[in-house]
Amino acid sequence: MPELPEVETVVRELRQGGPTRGASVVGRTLARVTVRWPRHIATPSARGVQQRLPGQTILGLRRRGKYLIFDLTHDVLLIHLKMSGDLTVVGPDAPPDKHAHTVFHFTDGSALRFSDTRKFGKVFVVGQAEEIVGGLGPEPLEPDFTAKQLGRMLAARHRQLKPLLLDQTFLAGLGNIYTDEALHLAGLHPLRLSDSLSAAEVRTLWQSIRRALRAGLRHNGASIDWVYRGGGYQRHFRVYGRAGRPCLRCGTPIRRMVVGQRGTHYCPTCQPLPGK
DNA sequence: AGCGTCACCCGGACGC
DNA sequence: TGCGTCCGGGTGACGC
Repeated sequence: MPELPEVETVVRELRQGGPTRGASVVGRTLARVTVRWPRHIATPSARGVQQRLPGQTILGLRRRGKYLIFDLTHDVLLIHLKMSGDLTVVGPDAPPDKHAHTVFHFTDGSALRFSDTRKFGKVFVVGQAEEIVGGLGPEPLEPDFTAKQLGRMLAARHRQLKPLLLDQTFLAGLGNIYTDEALHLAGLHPLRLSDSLSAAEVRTLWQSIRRALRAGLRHNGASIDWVYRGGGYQRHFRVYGRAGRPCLRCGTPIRRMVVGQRGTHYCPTCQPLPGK
């Protein structure tokens, strides 16, 4: 369930090298691409990817929303991990991984594996990254994303906070977990309407979104950990997945409701809904 | 415009 | 133990 902090962690480790993902991929040149699950490739096609990528070098790596963006010599490779995807750099003699549905082989014998147990992830090869990420909302952690801007965005809509914050065209990078966490930090009910917030509430929400994301970054995204990465699954969550357990701030049992087909966790005391 | 619903997947949790 | 069933998660498509 990688959200912004988890994707950012993958980007950092693939760029600089890291303990769980191997050495940097920047500078490596693609030799061939193995596609075992053609539907992994969103565009142009498995064959298209296999024809276009060989010979191109990874010049750089960045993130936009939940997308990883590999800048290549001629094209741009984008990967969306969805919930269960992960990327690792392996050597020539690495043991096989039955969930590595797409593998990018480099000329030096190493490879970048896209493992994805649930097969929801997507690979895109396009000329310009904007073709895929052009419609995304602002980056919540960018310095130019201000409380004032968020206030204008919220006021321009008439929607419940939870589904609106999950909407990647509204704001890029928040998923189900950090949205619940941010709303709890802000003391705002998930069903509050976006144009009903006071200026003070907008500012608190802005702060809370950034605080929740930065907390995730500090833990290298380990606050979430991938579902299928063994071990810990350590939780630093205040509400997510804690239904029935006491709110860490006031002790009231955390509630779970479904909003737009999404499990939504909140404290009925700290996050009151006016008029109820 | 906004909302609801479905489809896509499969490991894990749960019930028997 | 094994078997069946359901759930969840991000997103896009579709209908109202």
